Amino acid sequence: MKPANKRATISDVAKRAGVSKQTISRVINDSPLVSADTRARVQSAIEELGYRRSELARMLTSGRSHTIAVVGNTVHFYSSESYAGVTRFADACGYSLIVKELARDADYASALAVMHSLVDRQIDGILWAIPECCTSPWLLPEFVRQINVPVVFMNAAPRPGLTIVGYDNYAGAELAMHHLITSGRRHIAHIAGPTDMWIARERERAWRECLARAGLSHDDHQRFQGDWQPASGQLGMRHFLQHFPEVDAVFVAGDYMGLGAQLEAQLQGRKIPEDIAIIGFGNRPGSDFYYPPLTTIEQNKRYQGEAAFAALIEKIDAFFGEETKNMPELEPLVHQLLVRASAP
Amino acid sequence: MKPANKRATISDVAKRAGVSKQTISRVINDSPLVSADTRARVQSAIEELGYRRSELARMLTSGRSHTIAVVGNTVHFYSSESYAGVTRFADACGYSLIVKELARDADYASALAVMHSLVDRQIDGILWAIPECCTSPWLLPEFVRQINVPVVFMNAAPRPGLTIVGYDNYAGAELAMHHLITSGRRHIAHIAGPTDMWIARERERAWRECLARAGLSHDDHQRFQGDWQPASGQLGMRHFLQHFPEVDAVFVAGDYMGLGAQLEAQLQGRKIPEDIAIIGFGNRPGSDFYYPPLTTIEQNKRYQGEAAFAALIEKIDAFFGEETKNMPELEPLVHQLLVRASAP
DNA sequence: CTGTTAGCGCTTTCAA
DNA sequence: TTGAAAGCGCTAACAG
Repeated sequence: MKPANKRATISDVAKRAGVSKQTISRVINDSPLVSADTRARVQSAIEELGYRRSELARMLTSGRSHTIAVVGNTVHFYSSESYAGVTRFADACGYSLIVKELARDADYASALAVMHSLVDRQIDGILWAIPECCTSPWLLPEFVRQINVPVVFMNAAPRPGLTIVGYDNYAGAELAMHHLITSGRRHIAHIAGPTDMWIARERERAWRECLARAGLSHDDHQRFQGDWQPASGQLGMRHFLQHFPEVDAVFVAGDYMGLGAQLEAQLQGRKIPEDIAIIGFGNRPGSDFYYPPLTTIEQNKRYQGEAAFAALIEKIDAFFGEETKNMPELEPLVHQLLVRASAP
Repeated sequence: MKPANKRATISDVAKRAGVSKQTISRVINDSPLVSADTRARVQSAIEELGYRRSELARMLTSGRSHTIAVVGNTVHFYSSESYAGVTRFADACGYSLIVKELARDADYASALAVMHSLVDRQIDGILWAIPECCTSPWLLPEFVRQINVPVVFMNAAPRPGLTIVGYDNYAGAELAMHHLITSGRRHIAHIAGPTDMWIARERERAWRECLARAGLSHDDHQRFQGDWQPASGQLGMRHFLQHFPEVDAVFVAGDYMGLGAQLEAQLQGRKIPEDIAIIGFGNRPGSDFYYPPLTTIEQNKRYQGEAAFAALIEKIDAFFGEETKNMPELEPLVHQLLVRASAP
């Protein structure tokens, strides 16, 4: 059962204006091949009928939907800022977003189902925004081969043939480690993110390698396995205070875990940064108001979203042989250490 | 220019299986009016060709898109959890989501443009998820009259004729105030959210009325105008310590501002909760790891998203005369005070 | 400049 | 049980 008050169609307008459908089409597409007179008649017919073009029909005939799909995983809010960057750019150049959630540890079949459901709707491209996890079946060559629309992945290890946009986690973590080491810390622990995640492994690798290069210890008891949640940060700090009492600094793979680590340190009467310096990662909103304000690495998530979108549009334009207008300028990636009270 | 390798269509399958298009349609729609024999032949033709039904064409003919639009405003991440509730339910009953961002203070024309762009794509309904703001043109009767698809609004003052899903902010704030008053606090300040927002006004109203009922003061210098950001919470606390020195408790309209308020109190050497008790609102993720952990009101945003989605589907089902299956059970709304260290 | 004729890929009649 | 024809609302290709 369809709703009663149907929308006016191009035919209704044509009838009313006494011209052919095609002329209507020309008018609503700003074709120059219409006389001013006719155009005016059509325009008023359009207004009288409250006519609006069906984008759906247009997509069907044109083969373009000006819609991209964002496949994400918001459980831990990883992508909210990055997502804001995507929407900003998408709005600017007239693209709509259809979003799909997929578990980070989704299996091949689920990923395939999501991909297909998207392509079935004629989306122009896919922004696969789930950071690489060890399983990440969507990064497998046999999977990618089945995606016959432009696609850009976010935050994964480089792979030949794939377009991947992401942050250089190793370089960011180096900034953090360099700061701790040059400010004289000698017993630097690490609370790591889940090791199945590429971004977490990169940060940990930088921790380990920086310590090695500086001739400092990086034993197992200096490392704690976290899961991005503050509770795990708290456990990590508790672990270090007990098993690595000489600890004088902690590099935490994520600000949110840093929140928990700081809480535990305070509860145990340690002074930050006098007794223990703490550096987080990501400049999570609010980290500048933690107690004490958390020194961290600005990760520029918004830029990531914008850059990924821009890269996708470039592929789409190439794919369809058109050119998207109004793409905003990409602001430069700011890659920096934000020094705050927790590690001056 | 269209891409080269076109997808197989229903006609291709028909040709290959040696039957009519209609029969293919019957098979892919699980019609019982197909012989087992034919069905098998069609099935294998489908597989051989890797055929997938075009959802776009289906939407056009059926008049349904099984897609709803979510109009939101993620700038301050208000809705991320609530949004997770929407996606969960949408996935479960086979709905896709197309999201649009709109400034909280968008004018009538912009709101109309967004609404139209959505309806032009044949979305089945709209979830207008921007909390009411004084301008909120989309809540105006003349606006609503133009939306000829099912629509549900979130977090707005009740209005006859509109379906609105939201949290009872007044009741929640009462819980907070009751806790402070019964635990003996007598000089209770308030850091308010933006007064153009309905949810902020409700919380403030509860603060004022609870104080009045308890015979306590609620003068202007006991109130500070915040903007949800922690910086404003910090300013608020600074203001009270200077202009309302007898303050022994602060009810903060949002946890995020509470973070800033706590920081300032610590910096000025005040003990929380001994000197000043603090209660936030919303149980923002991480508030249980603030220093000290923040007593707050659980607002159940996830439930809000789920309930709003369920309400919308109900309207859509009525509108189209169908019935959606697989809707998950709505878990009950948990409406509670979470007592933590900042206000035991 | 304008109209006619075909589709886009599917569903919905109505016959057979 | 199957098929033919018409149409969803629009655009593209070709005539005039």
